Amino acid sequence: MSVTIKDVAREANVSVATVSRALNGHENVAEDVRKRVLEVADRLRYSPHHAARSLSSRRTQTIGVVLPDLYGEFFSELMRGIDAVARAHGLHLLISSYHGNPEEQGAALRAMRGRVDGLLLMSPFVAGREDLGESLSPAMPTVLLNSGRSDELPAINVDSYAGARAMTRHLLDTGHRRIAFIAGPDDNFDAHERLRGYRDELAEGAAGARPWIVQGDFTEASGHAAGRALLGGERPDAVFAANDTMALGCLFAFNQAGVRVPADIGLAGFDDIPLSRYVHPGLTTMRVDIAELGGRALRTLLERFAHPAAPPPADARLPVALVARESSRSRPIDTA
Amino acid sequence: MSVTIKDVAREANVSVATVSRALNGHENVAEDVRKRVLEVADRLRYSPHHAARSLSSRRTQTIGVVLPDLYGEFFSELMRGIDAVARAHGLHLLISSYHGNPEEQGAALRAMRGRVDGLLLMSPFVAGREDLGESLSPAMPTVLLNSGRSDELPAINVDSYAGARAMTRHLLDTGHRRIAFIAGPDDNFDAHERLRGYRDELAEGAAGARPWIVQGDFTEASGHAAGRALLGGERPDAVFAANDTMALGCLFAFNQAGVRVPADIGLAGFDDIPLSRYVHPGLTTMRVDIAELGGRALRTLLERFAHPAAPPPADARLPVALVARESSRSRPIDTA
DNA sequence: CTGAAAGCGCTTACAG
DNA sequence: CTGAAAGCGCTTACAG
Repeated sequence: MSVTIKDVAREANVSVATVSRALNGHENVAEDVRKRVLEVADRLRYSPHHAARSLSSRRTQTIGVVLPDLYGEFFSELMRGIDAVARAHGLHLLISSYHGNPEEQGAALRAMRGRVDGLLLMSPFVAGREDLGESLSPAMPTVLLNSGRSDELPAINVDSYAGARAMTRHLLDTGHRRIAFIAGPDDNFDAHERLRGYRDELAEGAAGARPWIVQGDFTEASGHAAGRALLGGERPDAVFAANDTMALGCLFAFNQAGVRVPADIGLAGFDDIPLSRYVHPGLTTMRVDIAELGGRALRTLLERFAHPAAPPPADARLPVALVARESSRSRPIDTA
Repeated sequence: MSVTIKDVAREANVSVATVSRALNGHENVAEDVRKRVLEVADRLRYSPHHAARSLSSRRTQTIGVVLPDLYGEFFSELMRGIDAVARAHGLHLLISSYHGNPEEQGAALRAMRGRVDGLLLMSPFVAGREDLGESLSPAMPTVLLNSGRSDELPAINVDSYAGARAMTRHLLDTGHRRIAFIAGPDDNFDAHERLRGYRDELAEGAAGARPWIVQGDFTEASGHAAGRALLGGERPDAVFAANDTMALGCLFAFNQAGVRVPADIGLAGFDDIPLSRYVHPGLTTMRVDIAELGGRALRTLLERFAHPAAPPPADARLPVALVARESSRSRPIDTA
C-alpha cells in the first residue's frame, strides 16, 4: 500500500489537517511545522491521492478534451497548444475521442463527470448540435472549439469564412476568372463556412462569375476524384480546395494528367499543413494556427473558472493568413 | 449540484448499495429492481462521480501516458494506437508530457498517483534511467515504451538496431561503399541503437569499410548542417540518416548544392514519416508502425493487470520494414 | 436479494 | 496556529 496523509501526520507528529494545510501552502501553519511536514512528506515520497483530494475539494485539476478524432497533424498541434497552457497552470489533460461518431459524443461527455473541472469540446458536426445540450451539464464549464457559434457557451473558431473570401479574392487578383471550389463534407462546420466565403466573395467580387462547386469530403482521395472530374470538360482557371489534403489529391490528379500547375491551372488549399510547402509546386493556402486555437480555448475556459457569472464572451474568431506559394502564381496572360 | 447515487436511491425506493450493485451489473439484484434503478438513473441523467468511485473501488479506469513531448506525427500516431485499445476496454487516457525535460519526468510520474491504474512511459533518455526507479511506484503497473530494456518492467521497443543493420545492408547491396551516417542525439536510446546497427553491419558486412559518422540531433536543421559538411571534402557514396527528418534536411542541403540524389549520392532515413514519400526523390527509409507500438504497449499493460504475478515478459521488439524508394536507387556503376 | 455501516484519503469549516 | 470531526460520493464486506 502506498503512503497516505496519515503516515505523514504520524511521522511528523501533527494532525492530518495540519499536513493538508502545510502541503497546500495555506498561511496558517507555523513555519517550523511546515518545514517538518514538507521534509517528512519528501522523505516518505508522499504524493496525495488524487481521487481523494478531488472528492473532498471538488476540484480535479484536470481538463477534459473531447475531440472527434485523434488523427494527424491537426490533433497533434491542437494538443500541443492546449498542453502548453495546461502545464503553465498545473492542469492535467484527460483526452477522449468519439471517433467521428456523433452518437458517442454524448457518452464521452457524460463520462467526464467527476473527472474534470471543465471541458474543451470540438464538435464540428453541423447536425446533432441540438442534442449537445442533453449531454452537457450546465454545471460544467465548457468551451466550444471550432464547432460554430453557441448561445450558451463560449466558442473559438478558425475564421474559415474570412479565409475563404480572402483566398477567393487572391485567386481573382492573380488573374483567375473561372474558379472551381472543392467543398468539404456537408455535415462539417468549417466546410460550410469555407463554401460560404467562396460564394460570397465570388458574388461580390467578380461580376457575373458563377460558383462552380465539386463535392469532396476533406480526404485526399476525394480531392483526387474532384481533380479528375474538373479535367473532364471545360477546365477552370483555378481550383480552390476547402482544405490542403484535398488540394494535394487534386494536384496529384493534375500531375498524372500532365496538367501543369500553375501554368495550366491555379491551385489553392486551406490549413497550411506541413506538406503544402514541400510539394511541387508549393501550395498556396491559408495558414491556421491550430496550436493557438487550442491554447486560446483553454485560456477562455480558465477565464470562465475565474468569472463564472460573467456573460459568455462573444465568439472568438482565430484569424488566418494567406500563404501565397507557387501554385497560384499569376496567370501569364495577366503578367504580360 | 449534480445528481448523486442518493438521489437515484431515494427516487427508486432502494438503498444506495442496491443502486450501486444494479448500476455495476452485479448479479445479486432482483430483475424488477434492477430495471427500476436503471430507469430512474437514466431519467435523472445520473452519471457516477468518478473520483468517489475510484476512491472506494481503488480503480480509476484510466491509463496514464507519460511522454517526452507532444509534438508531431510520432505523438499523434502513438496516441491513435493507444486510444484504439483503451477505447476497446472502456479506459480513459490521462496524458502528460515532461517536455523533453528529464528532471520533470519524475514529477509527471508522481502526479499520476491515485489518478491512473497503470502507466505507459516513454523515456528515451539514456541518462537518468537509473533515477526512474525513484519515481516509479512498484505498486503501479508500468510498461516502458521505446525506452530500452529494463530488468523490472515490461518494455516495447522499435527494433532500431535490426532496422539500421538492414538499411546499411540495403545501401551496400545497391552498390554504395562509402556510407556516411548522420547520428541522432547522444542521449537518445533509438539514436544509440541505430548507430550501433550501422556500425555492426558495416563491420561485418563490408570488409574494410570504415564508419563515417556525423553528429546530428534528429532535427531537420542538424540534417541540413550534416549534409553541407559531407559535401565539404571527399564525398560519400551514400548517406544514412538516423531519422527521416534529418534525411530531409540533408536532402535540401544537397538540392541547394546542386548535388543530385540518387545519381550523385544515395540517401536513406528511418521512420517513414509521411513526408518521405512526397519529397523528390522519394526517400528510402525504414517503416515503423508507431500506432502499433502504442497499441501493443497498452495491451501488455492490460496483460499485467490480468496477471500481476507473472514474470515480466521479455522485451518486445517491434519489427520495422525497409521501404526502398528512389533515393537509394542502385548506383549506375553497379547496374551497368 | 437487500440494507446499514464502514471505509477509501483527502479538505475544510468549526472550535479553541 | 492546531486538532477533532464531518463530509465528499461511492463500493463492499457483513448481516440478515
